[in-house]
Amino acid sequence: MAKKILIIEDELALQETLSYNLEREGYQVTVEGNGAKALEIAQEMQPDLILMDIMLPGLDGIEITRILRPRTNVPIIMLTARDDEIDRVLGLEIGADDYLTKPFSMRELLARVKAQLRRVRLMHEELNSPEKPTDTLLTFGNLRIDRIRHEASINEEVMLLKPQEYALLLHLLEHQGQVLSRDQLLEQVWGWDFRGGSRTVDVHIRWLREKIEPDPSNPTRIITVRGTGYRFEG
Amino acid sequence: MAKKILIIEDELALQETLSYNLEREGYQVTVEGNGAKALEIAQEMQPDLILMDIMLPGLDGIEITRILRPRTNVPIIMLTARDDEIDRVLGLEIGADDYLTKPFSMRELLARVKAQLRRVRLMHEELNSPEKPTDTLLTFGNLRIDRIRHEASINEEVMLLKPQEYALLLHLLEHQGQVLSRDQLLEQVWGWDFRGGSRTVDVHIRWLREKIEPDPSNPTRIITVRGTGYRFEG
DNA sequence: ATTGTTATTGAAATTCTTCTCAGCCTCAAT
DNA sequence: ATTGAGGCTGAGAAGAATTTCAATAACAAT
Repeated sequence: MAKKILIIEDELALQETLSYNLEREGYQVTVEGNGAKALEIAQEMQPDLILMDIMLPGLDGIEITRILRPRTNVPIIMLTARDDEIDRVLGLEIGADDYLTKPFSMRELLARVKAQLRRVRLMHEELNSPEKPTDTLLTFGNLRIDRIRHEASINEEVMLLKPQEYALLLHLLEHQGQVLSRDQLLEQVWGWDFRGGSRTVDVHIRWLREKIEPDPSNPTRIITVRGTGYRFEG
Repeated sequence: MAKKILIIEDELALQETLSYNLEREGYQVTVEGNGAKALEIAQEMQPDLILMDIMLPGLDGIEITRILRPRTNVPIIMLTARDDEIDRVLGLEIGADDYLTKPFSMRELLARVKAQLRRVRLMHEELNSPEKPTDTLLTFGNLRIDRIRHEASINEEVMLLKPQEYALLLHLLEHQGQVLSRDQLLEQVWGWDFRGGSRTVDVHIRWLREKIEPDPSNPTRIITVRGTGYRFEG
């Protein structure tokens, strides 16, 4: 499920850059420029992470954090315009989890966001399930896919898959037994913003069949479900 | 068991920030603002790490370190208000293990704390288990890297690696078989605060290939995984 | 300050991937 | 057997990602 991020930032240009880049990474983004309103929204939407400018109209970032922190421990990343603002932030004990001084690179921002979300996830896992067998290896018959190596093999023989083929095969394997429509596949493998036609799926299916089916024209693993889509048989 | 950390800091606001964040990470924290008292406490509680401001009432951080160091080798991280204080610290050659200049981010501080604790743990392990060849020596085929000597060799022939090349190769070896994205590499090898673009990775990969691949243009060890990143094959 | 080394960047060249199209094929309903 | 909808196929154009190169910047040592 997509993580929700609340951006509290009044500068329009930055709003756009941030939301554009975060959405591109698959986050569900909400933006608010006014401090007081943002506080309301934060309480209501229960974001997984907050990205907040310190300087804000209405209610500044420090105030917001102070109010929010006792009620939730959502990670908060502060954006500051100048180094000396950090002094102020650090000096006052507010519970922000990380800081970025403008200008910062998107890469850096995304890395920090990811790090915070990971931190929370790890804490959760520690609390809830001490052990979690990493399903890095998916095996179906003589077919195997290794997510860490990013590699698929058939009879221990590695297949040379193109990136999109790999993505598609992985998705099929993960949803083994389910019929998936072309539209579903386009959305889930290609991405919501893919603008192409659905014949594209056919073509990629065919390429996969050529690689994993003994007789690609009479498929036994990637089954066509007429009028509906495709299904992978384990 | 939770690691014990002693914070020696007189500024109230910073006391709170530090203890809040360290406790949240699971450390057991003690705070003291007065230098003389802190010295007593330090001897008594046997902390696993000391975080200390240089400027202190009673007895300053430098004095405390001087007194403490001969009796224990607990890691000491110094907090300094200005860069030029660091000069002074370094000039005096007192036995602190790391330094942070205010303002610093909590993230950075936590990272340094963890690093120091890890360092101590590793030293212990080294002392207690005399042989642990795999840790210091990584070998993959005719390629070998010696962490202690900070040196890589191919067919027993020492390679001349630039610092960043060494760091990258080491990281690849340590994660042999895993696909690592450019962003991961930037974050893990260059550091989370690197602001450059990811072309940098490509170029360093190429340099490495020139040094460890028989035919750098047809790599067999540092494999490109298109659309994803690179993978080192052992 | 000067010099030499190493790191980063941008851009062009290259290589590899994906998409599209148009015709053909198959299926299943008449 | 016919027909129309949906599915398959092959090839090439368009598009991306990676490699390579060269220039410049940052850094360290003298």
